[in-house]
Amino acid sequence: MSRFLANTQNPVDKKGRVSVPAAFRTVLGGQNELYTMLSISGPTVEAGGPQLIQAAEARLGQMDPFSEEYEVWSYYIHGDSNMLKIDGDGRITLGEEIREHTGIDDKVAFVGRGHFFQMWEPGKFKIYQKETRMKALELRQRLGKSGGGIAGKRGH
Amino acid sequence: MSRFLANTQNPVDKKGRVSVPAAFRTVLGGQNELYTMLSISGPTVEAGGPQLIQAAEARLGQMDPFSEEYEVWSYYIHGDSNMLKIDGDGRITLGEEIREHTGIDDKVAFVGRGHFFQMWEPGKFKIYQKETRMKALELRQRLGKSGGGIAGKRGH
DNA sequence: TGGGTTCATTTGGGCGTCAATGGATTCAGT
DNA sequence: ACTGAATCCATTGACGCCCAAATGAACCCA
Repeated sequence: MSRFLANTQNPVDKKGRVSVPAAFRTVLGGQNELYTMLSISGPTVEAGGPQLIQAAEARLGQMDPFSEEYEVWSYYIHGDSNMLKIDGDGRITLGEEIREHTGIDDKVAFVGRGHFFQMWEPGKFKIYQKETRMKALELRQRLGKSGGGIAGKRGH
Repeated sequence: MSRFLANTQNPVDKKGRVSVPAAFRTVLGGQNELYTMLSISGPTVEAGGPQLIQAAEARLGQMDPFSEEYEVWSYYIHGDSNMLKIDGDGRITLGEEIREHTGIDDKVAFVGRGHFFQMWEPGKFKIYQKETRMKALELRQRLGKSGGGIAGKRGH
C-alpha cells in the first residue's frame, strides 16, 4: 500500500539524465520502465508503472469505439505517452516532446500524486503549488469549519 | 483509545533531528513511520500515523475524480505530504519543505490535537495559541447564552 | 518527608550504507 | 567510422542505525 508522496527536485545533467527519487523507484517496485503521458490539464507529465496504462486502457474499453471520445482518449493514452527506461542508476532521459510540453530544462520537480507522480519545471510547479494551496483553503472555507485539514474528519 | 494531548517543545540537533515526545510515540503505537502534511491554514505541519493518509484518501474517494476539488485535495494529501521515518531513538528529520513552510529552525513545538498532532516553530505557536485562546473565549461566551458548560461546545 | 536510587527518555556522536551525481567506456545503428 | 545511447565506475554526501553519556522523573525506603 505504498504511494507516491512528497515533492523533490533533481537536476538534469549534460546528457539529459535525471535521477528518479529513490522513494518513487521503490513504489514502482523494481520496474525498470516508466510509463508517462503528457497532462491535458497543465504543463506537466504524469508517470507511473505499467499499471497506469492498463488503467487508462480499461477506461478506453468502456467507451464506444466509434465515438469521438474514444478517438480522443485513445490518442491521448497512446500517442502522447512514452515508455521511458530507468537505467541501472535509477535515471531516465526525458524526450523532446516532454521537455517541450513541460518547459523542463535543467531541473525537474517530482511530485507525488498517490498512484502516479508528476514531473514539472520547478518554476511552473511553484505557481501550481501556490494556486492549489489557495484553492484548498477556499475549498475548506466553503465546506465549513468541519472541513479543515486532517481535522476535517472531526467525527473522531 | 489514546489521543495526542498537550504540547511540548524539543530541540533540533546539528544533524537536523528532533525527538518525537514519547507520549506521542506511544499513541502512534510502535509505528516507525510518521505521515505529515503541510497545513493549508497556517505555518504548521500536521502529523500522525499512516491511518491518517487512509482517512484522507477515503475522503478523496468520495469526490468526483474529474472535479477541481478532487485535484486540489489530491495534491494536498499527496504532494504536500511526507512519510518520515522514526529512528530507533524516536527521532525524525524534518525536510526542507517543512522547515520552510513552518519556519522551524532549532526548536519544534509539538501540539496534540486528538487524532493527530502539529509541529510548530515555537514563536509562531505562541501567537497562534494566544489568538486561539481569545477566540475560544469569545466562542464560549456566545455558546454560554444558549446553554452548555464545557460539553456545550460539542455540536456544530 | 527527605534522600538516595532506578528507570526511561532525551541528546550527542561515530560509522556504515545507499542514493545522487559526474564522467568514462562500450555498444548499436546508420 | 561516427553519433547517440545504454552501461559501468568512482566520488561525494546524506541518511539510517547503533551505542553511550546526560538529563529528569518516578519510586522506595529510612
